[in-house]
Amino acid sequence: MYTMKELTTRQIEILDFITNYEWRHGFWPSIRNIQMEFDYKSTNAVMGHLRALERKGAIERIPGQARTFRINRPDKPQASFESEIPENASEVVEIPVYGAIAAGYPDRVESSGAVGKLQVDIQNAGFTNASRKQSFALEVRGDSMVDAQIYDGDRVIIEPKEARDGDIVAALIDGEVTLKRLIQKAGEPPYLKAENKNYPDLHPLNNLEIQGVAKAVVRAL
Amino acid sequence: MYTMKELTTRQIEILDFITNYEWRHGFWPSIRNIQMEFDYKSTNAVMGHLRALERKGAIERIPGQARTFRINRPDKPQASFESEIPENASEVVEIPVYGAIAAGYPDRVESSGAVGKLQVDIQNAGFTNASRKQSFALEVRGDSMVDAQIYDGDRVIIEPKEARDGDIVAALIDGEVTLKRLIQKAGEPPYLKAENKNYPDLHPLNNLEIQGVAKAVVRAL
DNA sequence: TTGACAAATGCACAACTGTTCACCTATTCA
DNA sequence: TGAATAGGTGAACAGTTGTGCATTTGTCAA
Repeated sequence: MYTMKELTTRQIEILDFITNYEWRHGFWPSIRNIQMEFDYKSTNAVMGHLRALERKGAIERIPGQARTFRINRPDKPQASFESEIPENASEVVEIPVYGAIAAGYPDRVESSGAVGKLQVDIQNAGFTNASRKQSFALEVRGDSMVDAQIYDGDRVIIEPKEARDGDIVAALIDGEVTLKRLIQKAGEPPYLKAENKNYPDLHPLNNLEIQGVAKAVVRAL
Repeated sequence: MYTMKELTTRQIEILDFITNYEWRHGFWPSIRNIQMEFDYKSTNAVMGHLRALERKGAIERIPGQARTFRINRPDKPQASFESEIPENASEVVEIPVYGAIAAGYPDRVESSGAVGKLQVDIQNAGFTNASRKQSFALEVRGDSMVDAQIYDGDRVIIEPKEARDGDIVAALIDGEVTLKRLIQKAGEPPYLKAENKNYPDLHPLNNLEIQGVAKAVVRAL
């Protein structure tokens, strides 16, 4: 997996946590943040792993300075601290892929952890610069959105934002997650519509919580 | 621009510096980093501005903790420290997006330079580790691949590699580029097949050069 | 004039945070 | 058996970093 030097399972766990922490919080963890995650009794357990990761080239840090990580991905041209990022670099979004979402009948999101990661640049997926870090992807299950060209196994990128009439949304309807088109006419209660005539409209019994608007679809061939 | 409360010029400068610093370094500046940039004699000059920015809702921070910023962009609903985001991550590829490819009748690739960038991780697009770096994306024009769920305006990610029978390929047929399914039976000359019955098969007159195999489709909604 | 506020100085302090030293337990490998 | 390495404990230390208090200057509006 890692073409640099081999990392141990523990080291990969640490590396994943750091990456993940940055994604969730927007800044890097302190050594004690990592310590707490792994229930270490000593900060030195973390230090050892960080030193190993640095020695193997997986990460870089600025000695003595707080929360200053840099992750070196295996096959990416390395961004070391000497060569800073050039001007022309276009901004890219990184999106975690969570489990499946039902495009058939409502279902629970199947996996709690992210399955993978997806990166799409802003121009190409029409992102609002703002919400990039909160965006996420879900794997589609079922065929209720086929008329909108969204198929079983596709991954939809969800941007958490206010939904408008006609948007395709990831919604929590009566406690279950589903991907449908939102119909929200003035003066009427909103409901969810499948893009497949074999599926009925979903009218929420109790509450309808929109988790986000689908901005893009990615499908592996 | 800023729909929150009005920021003073100085506050905007500070905010810009913070954003820019994060973009260049990958982590947030410390108060003293900011102090140096603006040649302040006291860290408290920075503190004042940060407090103002926080009061006006432009930024968020975690009290007492180092380099923990969060920028609140105007159009973004909110990303407060309470609502965190779930788990995990993996490996990623970066792909340039070139111009359009005809999925209708053959056409030339319309643009020479890269239009944008696209990043997809390996698990999600099934890449071969080796050829990742040469991969590229093309914008689809036409409707000849609709039966393979590839539509006008979609972007296909092409991996340059040996194509096999049944692969969807970007091909140079008699000097023009097109996206089609490759049919390559033993003992017969290969040809290209559209995934739309209104389009005829394409039998190369002179030569058929496969540029790569389509591995994924990305479509903005 | 007075009050409110942006902007900045100067300094001290405490908390956060990275780092080091000494020491321990396994496991692997020659 | 001994050396090397991954993994971990425990305590202490020092540099980084955020923060509070006191004070000054200038602008703008009531």
